[in-house]
Amino acid sequence: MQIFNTLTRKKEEFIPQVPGEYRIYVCGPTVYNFIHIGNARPVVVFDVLRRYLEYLGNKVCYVSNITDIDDKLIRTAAEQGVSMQSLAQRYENEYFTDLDGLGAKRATVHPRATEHIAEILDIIRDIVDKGYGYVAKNGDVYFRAKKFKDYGKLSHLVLEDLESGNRTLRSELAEELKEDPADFAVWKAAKQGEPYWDSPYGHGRPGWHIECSAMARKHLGKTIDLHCGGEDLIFPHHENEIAQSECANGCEFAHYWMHNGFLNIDNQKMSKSKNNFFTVRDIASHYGYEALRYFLLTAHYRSPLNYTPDLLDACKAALERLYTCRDNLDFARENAAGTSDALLAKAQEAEQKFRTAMDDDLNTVNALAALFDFVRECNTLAASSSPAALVQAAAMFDTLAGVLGIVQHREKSGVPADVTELVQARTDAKKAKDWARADAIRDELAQKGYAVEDTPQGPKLVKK
RNA sequence: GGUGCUGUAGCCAAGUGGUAAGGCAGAGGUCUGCAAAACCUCUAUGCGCCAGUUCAAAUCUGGCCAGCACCUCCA
Repeated sequence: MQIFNTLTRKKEEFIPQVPGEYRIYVCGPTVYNFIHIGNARPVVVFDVLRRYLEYLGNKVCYVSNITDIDDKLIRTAAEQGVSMQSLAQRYENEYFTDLDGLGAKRATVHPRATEHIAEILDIIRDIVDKGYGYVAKNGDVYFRAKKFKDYGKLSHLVLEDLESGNRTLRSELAEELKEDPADFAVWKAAKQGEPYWDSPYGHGRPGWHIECSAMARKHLGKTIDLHCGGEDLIFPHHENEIAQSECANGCEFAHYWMHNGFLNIDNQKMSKSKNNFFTVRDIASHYGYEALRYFLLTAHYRSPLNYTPDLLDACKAALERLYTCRDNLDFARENAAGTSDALLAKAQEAEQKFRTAMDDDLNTVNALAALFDFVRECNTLAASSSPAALVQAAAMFDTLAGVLGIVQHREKSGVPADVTELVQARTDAKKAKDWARADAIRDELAQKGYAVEDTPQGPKLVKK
């Protein structure tokens, strides 16, 4: 498949170092609050990428970190009067609840920064030993950005331009601690009341960027295949990761970089100050997790995506069409006696179109179009199809929907005996043309949560 | 100031040179005791605006208009 590589700004064939094995690192959340729907975008998009690679028969080692030591965590914990550890643990749990709800597979490893202090100090030592890092007089350790000649290769920014064009860089960061304004912290000396660890530089804690460099190296090796995250992380976070890792390891950090576009509200970036902030939990309680997941797949992952409540309603309706189709396939297999195998060819066509779409830089929009084309064919041909064709069509449906991680919540529970009896009673009433009684039974079934639809093959129950 | 992105039907959104996918909403029809679901038909002579290149442009070039993002810890 081809993916758009931020490094080269071109679509490239996605080739792993070891054939059939992909090593992927995705920047995860800082666990100081519930995640918002913008955070959900990389979670879902890169989960789909992983599922697709696995569908193609590859092994994927997928690492997504948990940032559980950070300025925001320290500040929020202080405000709430709880320990940073308990705050982080709480919101890590909430994060996994949302992750599961969104249907994102658990990563191969979800490493926590605080459990990798030794690895972080190892990589800092490598950086300092090679002359790329230095200890400031207060015990901070900084990285010499300008010493790394490739600095800016990912964001395509030039340090000199940054400095001349950006006033804040000069005024606010002209601290005497740094040799140069462009330098960034890899280790921060402990301040009063903050969590800290022992280090060769005194008590302190890791900087933000260094944890990803350290955890990627530990769990995926010195050179990884793909590094992913939101587009806002390109600079400075990912640029700094590259600088740290490539200087410490002496080899390329990641061959490919993928970045998802923003999810906006009213065409504006979400932010707490603008009061246009939605958590995943909020949206899920109104529309369900699956509608949110579907929504995130309705635009190409690199495009901005604008959230409005109406769109989630439309997504629920679209999902409903998919569920109905899938039920139709089962119903036809159980009740119809067709002989046609025409659906088999349609299933092949659908898979072909689906793969063409996904191969082209994860075009989930066209992949969905392929699925909906297949839905129409299934609905049209179900009643005349052979049981074998219906089984295979259902399997193809499940495979394609499974790659996208949707239509995963079909009710498998059996129908209670009293409901079956009511359906039979209604059929009898209809035979006797007792429409009033038939409608009364239909109302009764509705109260029990079942809709009954009459088809040429007999009554069909739909659980609501 | 630097670096990028976006503008396609009522709404969302694919489509990077060959004559506008798909979903939602809407209209008509078929089926049905009535419904529901499904299916069929319809809904952009036009893709922000103006020029240009070409046999051919939503797609390439130039200009303009509008909106958005990043530029030191925000996915």
